[in-house]
Amino acid sequence: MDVGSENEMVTDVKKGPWTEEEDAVLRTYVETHGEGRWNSVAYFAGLRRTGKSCRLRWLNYLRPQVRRGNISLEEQLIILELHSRWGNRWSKIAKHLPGRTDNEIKNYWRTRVQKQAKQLKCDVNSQQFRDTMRYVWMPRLAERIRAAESKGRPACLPISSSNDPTFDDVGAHTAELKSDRKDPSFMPEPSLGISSDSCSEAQVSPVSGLTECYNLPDGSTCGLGSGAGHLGWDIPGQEDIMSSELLLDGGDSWDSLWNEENIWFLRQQLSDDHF
DNA sequence: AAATCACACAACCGCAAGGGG
DNA sequence: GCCCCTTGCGGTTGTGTGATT
Repeated sequence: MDVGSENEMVTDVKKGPWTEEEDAVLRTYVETHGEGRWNSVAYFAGLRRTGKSCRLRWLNYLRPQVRRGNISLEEQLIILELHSRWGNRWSKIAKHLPGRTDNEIKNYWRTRVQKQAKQLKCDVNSQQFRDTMRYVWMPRLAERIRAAESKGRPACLPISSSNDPTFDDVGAHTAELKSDRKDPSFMPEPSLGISSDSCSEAQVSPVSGLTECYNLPDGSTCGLGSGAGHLGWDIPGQEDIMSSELLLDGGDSWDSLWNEENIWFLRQQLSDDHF
């Protein structure tokens, strides 16, 4: 039976948040008849929703495989890594994070990562910000994962999203980075060569030279070692990181590290042409 | 206690690709 | 080749909630 177009089927479309009743109806229908033909789902299930809306609700919320809750450290690292390669290819990135939806990853990027760029008053697509992410945040994240594992805690332990320490204490590290770059022996990786508007497939993995890697589902690797190590410089305060009980607690202390002073300091580094 | 603000997440919208008739 | 429909994607907006004033 041809159920016609979306507009024909749903004349009085309901929008906004889904109710529990609607969720139950959709869940029951999809579990019985399977996914696909979303306009038909909306029609036959008696939902005053568009097919699009039903599909989105199912994929992002009702699907049994959907993992909810905070993004783990490892997931954060994968997101940063894959975004550096592919840019805003959220669905592609989501395929490497089982149970996570493109919408969730997109939201994570916007609320966490872009927030940091905003605080630093630099463009999220700028080379400076990419370098900060690549040389500071990602190595720190990797260190925290290793620290968690060495403590016998699962690396996938989620942290409080509001207290995410990933972006903490960047100023001090950036200062070190800057000083090390003045070292004649400093040999950075070739520039990613990413223009502000290009997020193409051709992007190069920023951690391709890391000493320790783990395998991504596509067979490529993602660094878990110190990203700075292969460049001949160390992340200062590493011992503190390794020994800190704050590491994965998501405590308030982390928030205090990402304070105005650090932001101001990092801005100075970012505004420096040498960086 | 009320108002305001900031944040995280859910949902919508427009567009493009792909497939079938 | 064209049209229509469905699906998927990325950008954007809306909403709920907790924190702050």
